[in-house]
Amino acid sequence: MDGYDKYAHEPFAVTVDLAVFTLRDAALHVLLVERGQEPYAGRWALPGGFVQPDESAETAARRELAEETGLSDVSGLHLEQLRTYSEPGRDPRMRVVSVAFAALLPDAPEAHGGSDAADARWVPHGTAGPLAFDHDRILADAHDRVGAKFEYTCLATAFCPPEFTLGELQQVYETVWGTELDRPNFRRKVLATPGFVEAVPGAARLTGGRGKPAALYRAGTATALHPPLLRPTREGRPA
Amino acid sequence: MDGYDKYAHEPFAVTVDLAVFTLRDAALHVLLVERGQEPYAGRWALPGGFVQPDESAETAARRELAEETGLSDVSGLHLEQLRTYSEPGRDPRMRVVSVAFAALLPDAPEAHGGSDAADARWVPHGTAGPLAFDHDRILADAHDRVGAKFEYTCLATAFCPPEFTLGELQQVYETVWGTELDRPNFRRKVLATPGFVEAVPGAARLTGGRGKPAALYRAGTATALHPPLLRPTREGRPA
DNA sequence: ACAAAAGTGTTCGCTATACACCCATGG
DNA sequence: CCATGGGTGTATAGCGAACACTTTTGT
Repeated sequence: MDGYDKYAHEPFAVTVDLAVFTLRDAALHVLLVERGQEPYAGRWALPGGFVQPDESAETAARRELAEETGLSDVSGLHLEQLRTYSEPGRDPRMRVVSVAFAALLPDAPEAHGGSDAADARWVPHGTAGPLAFDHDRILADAHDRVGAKFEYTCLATAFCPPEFTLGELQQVYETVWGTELDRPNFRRKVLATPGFVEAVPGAARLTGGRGKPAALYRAGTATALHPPLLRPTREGRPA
Repeated sequence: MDGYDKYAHEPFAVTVDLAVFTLRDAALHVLLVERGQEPYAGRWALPGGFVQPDESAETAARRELAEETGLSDVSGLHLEQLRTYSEPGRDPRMRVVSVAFAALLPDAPEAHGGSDAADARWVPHGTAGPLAFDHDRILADAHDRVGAKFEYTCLATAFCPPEFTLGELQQVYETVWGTELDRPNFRRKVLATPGFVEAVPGAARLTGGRGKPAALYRAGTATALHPPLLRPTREGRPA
């Protein structure tokens, strides 16, 4: 923790990378950008970029997302630090340490390229070919983390619009986990957790065009889930 | 992700900070170093230091720990990335981005100062006065994370010597969580989780000087706990 | 004989699961 | 009147908390 000479060492670049998820047509999508320059020109990658001298990684993440993908309304964006990837050689040009984030967006406006990115697009999760740098791994880590966090936090409401039905919330869980849930039991669990959701009095909305109109709910104030909402037990679950 | 000029921006320094925990006399201790230089000269801080150009943050963490605290045997050390602290102004000298780690050590050899550190010492958790920089917060975050991870991972065995009794493992949980657990139930839960611990055939050891000798166990191969070992429910647990 | 610590057995209440059933709406 | 999705009720199995009890050692 000494060394006042700022230029004594080979400089590090500090960047942010974002794995931004959203739901479109009941399928999980990821936001990717097409690289305009070498290395990996023409390949798809996670949006991200350099942290400026006066910002934190979190601030940089929000700024880069807006710049590169044209998403103007990032107010509803849930940002969560994932981990930092620091292996030498991650970037062939120079030493780059990247702080990765997982992010959730409720309704996804169309994205378009900007600044460094030739193009930006929502891609169904799993269909993306090999990404630039170590972004495949970052994306996989982010997906794992989001799935795990769904069990013991209220994170799922970050995928929902301001007012939503319990059926919609259940679909969020089912899509992210890739499993089916029992509707009556899901209902009870959610409503039994104080602060998870709060009812919008009197409001109701048709969902599938048919059927009984569903009551509307807002995200509650709670952030943790006690007891947790465990996904159906598949025995040999990986670490 | 462009910008080939390595010196175009004000350089960032990348450091690691470690919150290393151990158990001494059934109390949780943290490893701290006394700063020899300004800023915060004479104040206690978490061990850590600059990442070198050719190492990852994980490698740097192990190296700095050995250098600063004289702990030679860091083979049994469990390292876990916590998060990265990147707020501008964390360090009054320059822009420092720090990758923080939580670490667990089974039996703690005495520590002594080295390289940058005037002194290094194991301090009972909670008794440390205000630390340098934002290290109070990092330490608190690390403690929260370790406590939470105890619930759904086998992490607790990282606090134990190679062979240990179930009573010792239980004490680890009780110390870290600050609660008491029911011995018969704890036993059953641990033994019911495949791969958590494996019995050492025939081995037994006296623990408290008196009483029946306890059977010995080794850490198993499992890393995750299903079902989790939840700490006693205190209702309004913070996020 | 007693204290202390390990280990076993058993009861009881809760909750998660599974599934049957009723309600409201559009075609 | 039927299909579709929302919402309520209920029986049952399994698990976890609580606690009584046995075993083995040192003093």
